[in-house]
Amino acid sequence: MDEISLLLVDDHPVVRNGLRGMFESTPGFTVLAEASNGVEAVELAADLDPDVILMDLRMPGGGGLDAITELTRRGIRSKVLVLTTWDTDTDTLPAIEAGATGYLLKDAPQDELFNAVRQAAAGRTVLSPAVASRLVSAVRSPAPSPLAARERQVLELVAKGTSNRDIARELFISEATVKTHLSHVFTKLGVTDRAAAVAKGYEQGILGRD
Amino acid sequence: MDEISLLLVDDHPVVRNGLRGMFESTPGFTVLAEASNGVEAVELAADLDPDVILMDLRMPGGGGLDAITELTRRGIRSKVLVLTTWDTDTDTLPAIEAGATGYLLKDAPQDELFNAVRQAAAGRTVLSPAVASRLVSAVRSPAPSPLAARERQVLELVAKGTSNRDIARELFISEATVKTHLSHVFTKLGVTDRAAAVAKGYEQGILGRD
DNA sequence: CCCGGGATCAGCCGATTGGGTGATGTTGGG
DNA sequence: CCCAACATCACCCAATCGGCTGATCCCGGG
Repeated sequence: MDEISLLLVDDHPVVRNGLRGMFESTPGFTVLAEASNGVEAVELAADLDPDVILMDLRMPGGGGLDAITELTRRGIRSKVLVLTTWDTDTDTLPAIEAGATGYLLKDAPQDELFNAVRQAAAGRTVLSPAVASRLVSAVRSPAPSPLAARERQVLELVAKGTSNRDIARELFISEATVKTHLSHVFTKLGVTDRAAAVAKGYEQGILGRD
Repeated sequence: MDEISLLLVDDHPVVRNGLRGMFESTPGFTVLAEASNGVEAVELAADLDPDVILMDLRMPGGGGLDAITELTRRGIRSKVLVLTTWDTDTDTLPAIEAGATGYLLKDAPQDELFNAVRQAAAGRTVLSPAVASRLVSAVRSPAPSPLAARERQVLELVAKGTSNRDIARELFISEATVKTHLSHVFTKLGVTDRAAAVAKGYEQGILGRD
């Protein structure tokens, strides 16, 4: 098999360095370039046409998700392997939907990483066991129905300690409507009170991203 | 100056590799060993007596904080430099109180890292600018007093949607006591209802770490 | 030895919440 | 063209919540 060319994308110099070191000292891989954010990554990918792009999702200035979406939109042939530090559940599915070929956690052993890159280069999907099991459980459950726009707004205000009455004022709707929205939120999140709803909101990443 | 001996502690092979590469290819540093968790770190530190320990805080099996506490307790002379991925505010102060000499974010440039290690070896405190500013603001404000043990328990149950009555049952205390605890939680977190308290709990890292 | 903070409990009371039932208008997709 | 989902609103009612005042017990530090 030919050498596999790589593009490393991560905002941490340390991590880029580590990856570069690992791949350069292993035959069969070439690191073409590094990028520290999504925008840069897209440009470099378009220029250099790497076989595989190793990408962190969480990056300041041009998130990884947007980058993947953009790469897919442009029809770039590079396979994207998401290599993230912690698995947040929230990110996995969107990333894969956006076009990522694989999803690995950074604490994977080196062999697994090398293997994953080879698999990715060959176009096969690679998932960390942890991620894989999450996926199946995500599919298994009917639909973690995300909240409707209005419902999310209400939940956000609830998280700030706003009373139904004040939420109504703030959103220019009646208190009755607020209660209706909240009821729906409760149902969708599988809880029965606002405190638990807020907790679920954070767990599921609906809340918390300032 | 003599060579500075290092112990690297991080659960991610990639990160350890990256750090090792960086320090080994720079004169003046020697990497004595690597550890992937806190317990291992303490043992190796006791054995090898490194000048500086570069340590990640969040690790499965033997958290970094405990490791630092243990090192301090044992009177080990190694300086601990906390090198963490994301700054969560919650961890900084405890880490420094526990005996860490410095606190750096992983996205710091290499120069800064090298410099920080040298400073740490010399016994000086080094803080990422971001961390430093947090510290001053933390000191500036009287005391965001963390919750008492019991109060945290109550808050956790609240986040699960448990009613005061049921919390009382679960903790074998009276409903009145639950209400008292909650009142204190509200005061300490600066909120007025349980939903907002849960939100603050997540924001401040009191909740959310399964 | 006294003080403060944590943990425990009581009773009162008004405000807020959450559930149930029902209804209307809009919109987007099949 | 109709249905599902969203967004809007009303009314009722019991349960829960949050604030207030006041009290006891224990522990560790000054």
